[in-house]
Amino acid sequence: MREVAALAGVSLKTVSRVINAEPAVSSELASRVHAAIERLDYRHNRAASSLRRSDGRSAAIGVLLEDVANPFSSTLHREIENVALQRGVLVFAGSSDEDAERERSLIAEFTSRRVDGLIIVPASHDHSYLLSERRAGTAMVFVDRPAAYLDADTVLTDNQGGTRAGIAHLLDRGHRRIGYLGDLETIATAAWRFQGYSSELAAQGIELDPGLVRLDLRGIESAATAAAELLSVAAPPTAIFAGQNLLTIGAYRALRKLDLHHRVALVGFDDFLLADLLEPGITVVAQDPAALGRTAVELLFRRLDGDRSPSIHAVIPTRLIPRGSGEIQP
Amino acid sequence: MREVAALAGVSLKTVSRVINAEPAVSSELASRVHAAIERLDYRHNRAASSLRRSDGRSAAIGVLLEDVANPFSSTLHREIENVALQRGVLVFAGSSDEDAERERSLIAEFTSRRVDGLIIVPASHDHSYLLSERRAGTAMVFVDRPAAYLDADTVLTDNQGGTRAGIAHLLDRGHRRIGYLGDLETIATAAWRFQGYSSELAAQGIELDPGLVRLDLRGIESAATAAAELLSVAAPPTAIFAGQNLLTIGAYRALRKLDLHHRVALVGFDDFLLADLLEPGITVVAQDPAALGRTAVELLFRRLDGDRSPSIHAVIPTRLIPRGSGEIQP
DNA sequence: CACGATTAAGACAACGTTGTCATTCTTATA
DNA sequence: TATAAGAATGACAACGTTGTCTTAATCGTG
Repeated sequence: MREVAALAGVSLKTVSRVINAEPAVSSELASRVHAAIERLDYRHNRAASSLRRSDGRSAAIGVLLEDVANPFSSTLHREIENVALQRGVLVFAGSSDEDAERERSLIAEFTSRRVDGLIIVPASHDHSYLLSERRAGTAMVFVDRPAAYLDADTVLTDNQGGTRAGIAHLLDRGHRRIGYLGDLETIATAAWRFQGYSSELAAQGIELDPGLVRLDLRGIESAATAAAELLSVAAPPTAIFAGQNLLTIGAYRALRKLDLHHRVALVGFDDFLLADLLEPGITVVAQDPAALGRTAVELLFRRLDGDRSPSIHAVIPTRLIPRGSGEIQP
Repeated sequence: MREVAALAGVSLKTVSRVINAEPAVSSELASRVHAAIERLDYRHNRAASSLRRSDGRSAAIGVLLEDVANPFSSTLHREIENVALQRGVLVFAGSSDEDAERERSLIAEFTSRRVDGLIIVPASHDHSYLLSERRAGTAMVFVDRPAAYLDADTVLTDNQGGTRAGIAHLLDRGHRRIGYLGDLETIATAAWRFQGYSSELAAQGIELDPGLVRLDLRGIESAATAAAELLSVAAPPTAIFAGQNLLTIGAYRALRKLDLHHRVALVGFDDFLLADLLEPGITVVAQDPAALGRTAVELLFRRLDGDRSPSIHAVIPTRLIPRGSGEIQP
């Protein structure tokens, strides 16, 4: 910048003014400065800039996802990027892998780089460590799961309502023995979904049979094994509800292997690519990760723009998409 | 930091030394400093640190992908994150959407934040604008597609070889009329794949019928339409090779709709989730995005560690995975 | 016991910017 | 024509760190 100023024959401050498009610069000097910038191919140093600036903004936000490579997370990520980029804000992304320790260390890395805001899909169950960060002015929004021991903006899927709708869909078609495959119980969304299952059964006066429930499953393989077990008992379920993406795929694999995919109904929570091309198409309770991301990032920027109102808790509805597998009769 | 120094009763510099774990600090002072850091919950400001540091490292890299939400990109992204995080390096991610303008502006944002390195899946066809950046010491690696007008490290998939293997697989099974669906010709990988198709046909003495080729397709819908057209002519192909993920899915949709999915063979370039669960399973020439990402990030860090050897051009092999659709006989 | 070598700590400037305030030059008005 | 008001520019300090150099304290050796 010093060199630019020298070449243009102006002061440092004038160059700064030109770069930040401040009004009080004559057009003649401005063009001379621009020419010098061109000539020297000078690049503005935002780190130094935000260090000196009064608001201290870095024009970067941190996004903590479960895993940047999974479709749910990456859809969220993309929506966030879209809005952020429009405002010239860059996005740091990181994967927690459902590990509380990793969550903390990644967020520490984000904050040590002075991100303006954080969008967090939490893996830990205590976010009080973020209190001081919030006090320091960092905006933060929690997505998909609630913040614990911290009052903050949240954007959640209607997990319980969605699951109830899915279970009701099966009950309407006459199923009375509905198996349930659930993710790690420590994950809040998994717990809520299971609550949806329990409460919808209760609401319709059906007793929950613990023998039809398998929880704490992770990934396709364990779900396939669990589903196969459920189906091999004396009084097997006539329908299965899978509480997550990969569990649905695992259940479908098991059904195919046992050649039951046209006999036993299957409804999954969370849509996935190609669910419509399987045989039969898989009925799902679809989340809307794009809407989650959009809502979260808009909330974040509203805070960054100065909104100081009490915490907002947004809930994004689900949508049941019948494709065949959920319409099989008992 | 000033407050920490005051509370611990030491100088600024000593705090700095403790934070950077420099050796020449007595353990007593160090623990006093640590206590003060705890008490004030002080956060180190890396922006200021890297501003002052002689190497000027920001411990952040920029990753430019086609779209953070697509599986190929996000797998790459994840591999990069894994290696980077181990070294305390954070990752900025951005999506070019195949738009050269967007590529440039994202990279400008990255560099204005003084990233130490760039991993780029290029969308533009002239990277000479990066020359000055490279001269300034930013490491860079190009992935999946070559750099243009710039001599730089590159990691590519063996597009032509992979396609030739896929075509040979079909020819071996007796197909002589093989349709081809290709992505935008401006994308280098798409061009190489089409070359693979042409050259393998030529090598086996089969004349290329332009009526069996549809290029410049984008996305599932246009591929489905193109495939349906190919199949509706007087002498339709007995097999289809789809030069990309979504084109394969589009082709499969079309085959299903015409109830030809057990009659016409299909081989796709690039694997996708659930390809094995479709009916029939889809035979693919699988890329290895994880290996691409790993190789790229390792190359990048080698450069950051000071390797000044000439540019390296790595090629990652493909693997043909037979699942049924590619083994249908004419 | 004196001396040089080693170790631990601090003072100060500098990294590349921008906020604040002072200065100069115009322009409009009485 | 004198003067106030406003516009354009610059000088300088400061943002939160770390590199360099200096000083003070400790140690081992002949």
